[in-house]
Amino acid sequence: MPSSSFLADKVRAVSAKRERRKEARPGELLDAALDLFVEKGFAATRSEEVAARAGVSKGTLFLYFPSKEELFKAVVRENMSGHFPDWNKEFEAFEGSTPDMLRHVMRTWWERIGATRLSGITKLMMSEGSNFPELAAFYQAEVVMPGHELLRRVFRRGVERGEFKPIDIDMAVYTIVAPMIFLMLSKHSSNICMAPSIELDADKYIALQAETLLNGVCSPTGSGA
Amino acid sequence: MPSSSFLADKVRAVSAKRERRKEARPGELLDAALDLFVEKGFAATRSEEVAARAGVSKGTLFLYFPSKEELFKAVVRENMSGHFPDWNKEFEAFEGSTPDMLRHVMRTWWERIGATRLSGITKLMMSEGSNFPELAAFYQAEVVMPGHELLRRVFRRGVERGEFKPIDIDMAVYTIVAPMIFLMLSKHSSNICMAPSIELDADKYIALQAETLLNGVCSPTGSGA
Amino acid sequence: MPSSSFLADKVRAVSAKRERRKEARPGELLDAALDLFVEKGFAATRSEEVAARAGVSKGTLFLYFPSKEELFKAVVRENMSGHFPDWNKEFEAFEGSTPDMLRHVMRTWWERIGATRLSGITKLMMSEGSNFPELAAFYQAEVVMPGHELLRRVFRRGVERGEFKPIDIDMAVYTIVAPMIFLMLSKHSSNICMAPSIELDADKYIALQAETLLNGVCSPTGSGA
Amino acid sequence: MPSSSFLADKVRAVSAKRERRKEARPGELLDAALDLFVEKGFAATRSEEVAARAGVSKGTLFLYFPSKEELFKAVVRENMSGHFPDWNKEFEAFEGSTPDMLRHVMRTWWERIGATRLSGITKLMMSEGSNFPELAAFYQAEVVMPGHELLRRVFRRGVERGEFKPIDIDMAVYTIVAPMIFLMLSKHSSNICMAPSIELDADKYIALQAETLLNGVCSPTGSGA
DNA sequence: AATGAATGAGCCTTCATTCAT
DNA sequence: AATGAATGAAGGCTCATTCAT
Repeated sequence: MPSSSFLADKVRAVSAKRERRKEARPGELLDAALDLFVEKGFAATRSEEVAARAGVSKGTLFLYFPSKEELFKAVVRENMSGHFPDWNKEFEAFEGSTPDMLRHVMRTWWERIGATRLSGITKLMMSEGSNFPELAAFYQAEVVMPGHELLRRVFRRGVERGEFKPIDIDMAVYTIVAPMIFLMLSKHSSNICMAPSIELDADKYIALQAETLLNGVCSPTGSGA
Repeated sequence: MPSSSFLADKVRAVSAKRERRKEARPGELLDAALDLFVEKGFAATRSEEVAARAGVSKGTLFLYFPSKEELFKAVVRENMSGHFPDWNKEFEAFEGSTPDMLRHVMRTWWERIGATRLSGITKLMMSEGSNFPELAAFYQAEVVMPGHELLRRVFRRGVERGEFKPIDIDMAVYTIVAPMIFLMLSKHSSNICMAPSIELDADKYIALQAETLLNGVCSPTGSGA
Repeated sequence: MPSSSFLADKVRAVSAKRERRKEARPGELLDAALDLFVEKGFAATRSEEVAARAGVSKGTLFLYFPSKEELFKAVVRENMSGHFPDWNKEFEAFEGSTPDMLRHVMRTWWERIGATRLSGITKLMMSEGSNFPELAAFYQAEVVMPGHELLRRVFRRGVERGEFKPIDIDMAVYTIVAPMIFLMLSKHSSNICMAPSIELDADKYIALQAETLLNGVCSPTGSGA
Repeated sequence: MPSSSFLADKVRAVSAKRERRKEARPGELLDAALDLFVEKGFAATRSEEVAARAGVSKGTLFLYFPSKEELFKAVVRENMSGHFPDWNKEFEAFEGSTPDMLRHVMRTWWERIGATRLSGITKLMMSEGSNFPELAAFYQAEVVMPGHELLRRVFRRGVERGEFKPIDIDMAVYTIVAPMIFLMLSKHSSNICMAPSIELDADKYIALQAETLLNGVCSPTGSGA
């Protein structure tokens, strides 16, 4: 899970120590909601259960979030889309080679999203997105597009610095996204796609995918691999 | 979509002209159900809507299938699990090299399942399986296990004929299953995992995965790749 | 079960031997219906099951009886109310003493109704009568009132012949009816009112009730007991 | 009707004025449910109607009782089985002769159950028990068995104190239960078992049954009658 | 006369959301 | 701010009855 909480940060500024409980409410609700959305999906998660897991009453949930859909959006903002400004800055400041940057991006993605509960959100959107068009549009706009844009910037940097060949950038983005998504889905559906006993080694898989990709995009004189 | 209908075949034998309506019912219902399950998922598909799409009333659906869960199972049987006997025979009769057989299996899988509405069933099970344990168990027993067994037989053949190295067969099976599942999911969630404009070229992707796999499993003297 | 079938009698008059099957329909349906009404009650008996037990289709049932209520009425007519003319004649012809007649009435009631499936109809009416007012009214008019009238005639005979004291006849009728009903209910509800192992000896109980009653109503010079 | 309410008692302890509504709910619902179960039977009572009679909406009923069956069980517990501890104590403290105790038990039974709406529950179980096996088992365990045990204790006391002959106690219990059940059923079906104008005098009937029974079980030197 | 496919009103139960306290 | 009682629309399933063949 990402280290800081947006909503909580705002509230915390106004708070004193003894009131920690009250101000923690939204954060506790978001945390409980994330757990349950990941565990059961959007439709099958009951508002009351979210409230109960956060230790508050049903009414309180609706005090902070006007609907289940808004609760979901807040979960996504808190844990994913809200972090893009930071992530963008972080990668703008990257100083190494672009192949190294690409490796770093993929590892970071796995650490912050793939390996955490958040991978369940990706799975959820792929499964239930079509039943909740507004959520799908929100997720597309606030997560998918910024994420792809971040990746595009990496490839553009590589091309501009002469490290990458003049590739089709959208296609290249997809070549990263596809195996990452695949890895995240595997985590949440091992009973359907593989023998229960087998667990994929994500780090190796990612490293392999990265090198395969770099092999294809690096210019002959580049510092890839 | 598979070419012949099990239920319909049985009923058809008894039919006359004026009864075309009656005997077509189960097939029409299964067809409507498949459409809706794929479009909306299991929980979000309403019985009445299935009936309406098949042109009958709510009650009629329950005349043929005693519950929504049984309807789903019938859809799976009709379109997937019911075909394993044929598919098994088909592959037992395969006469080419095992690498070619593997390529053939993957292409066939894509043609008969992945590229059709049926890929939606796989997606459905991955997203809703945990909310409907009985369905999950049914799907696991009637689709996942026979499918894996079919693949295992291919690998065993390769090993026995000296075309493949003495590999970990379960792991090898998974190496096929994983990208196929990913491809199927992508079809149903293209807006989530990639830019809306980009469509994955399934055939190329499958071919690539096949060659990558063969590269790893073929014995040095084998005819792979 | 009473020996002859009214409906069947009418139909039989027109019938030939080889058509026995067709003409037996109504009787078979009534027989199946009686079984099921007794076993499950009126509301819980499904039309289809009646038809199935009679070996015909659902539609055929409604061909003979326009509704479930009419089917029930037909069952009652066939097995109970329809026999009152005969029973009345039978008792008008009785030649012994009135105390003997009373004993005979009670024994006969038990043999023909109480000891047979028909006691279940009495239980059914007591349980479900209030939910089906039309059936209750029908039963009241066609069974209860004629039955009470038959008993009243016995008491009137006793009084007129000087065998009985000038008693309150309605009250006397009730003194017979109560234990008979009680006995019939016991048969169908042994799990509720008594230990499953204990079974009441109906004949002794009836004899006892008869003598107790006669003890109270016989005039001092009467030939009771 | 029993004098105090179990559920209500517990809730009342926590209550304030404005909450009178809330705490009264379970009691109101149980009361409405008892009315309707007695009036229409279990199957024919619609959840919504229970709610409406209690002045709440359909959903509210399920807030307090998770299903119609549980509602019924709660009605039985509140009004019948929940009182056995008190009743047992009450009779353990009885100090008179055992024949008097038996007369008292029967009168009390009539006052607290037979003469109240609760006799309708007995009727309901006799008619619908076989259609709802779980309810039947519950009633058997929580009402029938404790009730019979109470009666058995009375007879054992009589035998131990030398007031009764060494009788078959199970048989004796049945000799009490049977006429009580009959009386209760009569109340709810007077149009079936007797002329509408005649109403059975329960007290006299009970007294008569008691003396008849005592006549049979009292030891020659006993203080019966 | 017989069939059995088809209907649709009716009932239990769930759950997101509201609102008086 | 917090509660949790209350609501009511929605959905799965049943079954008496109809009707085309």
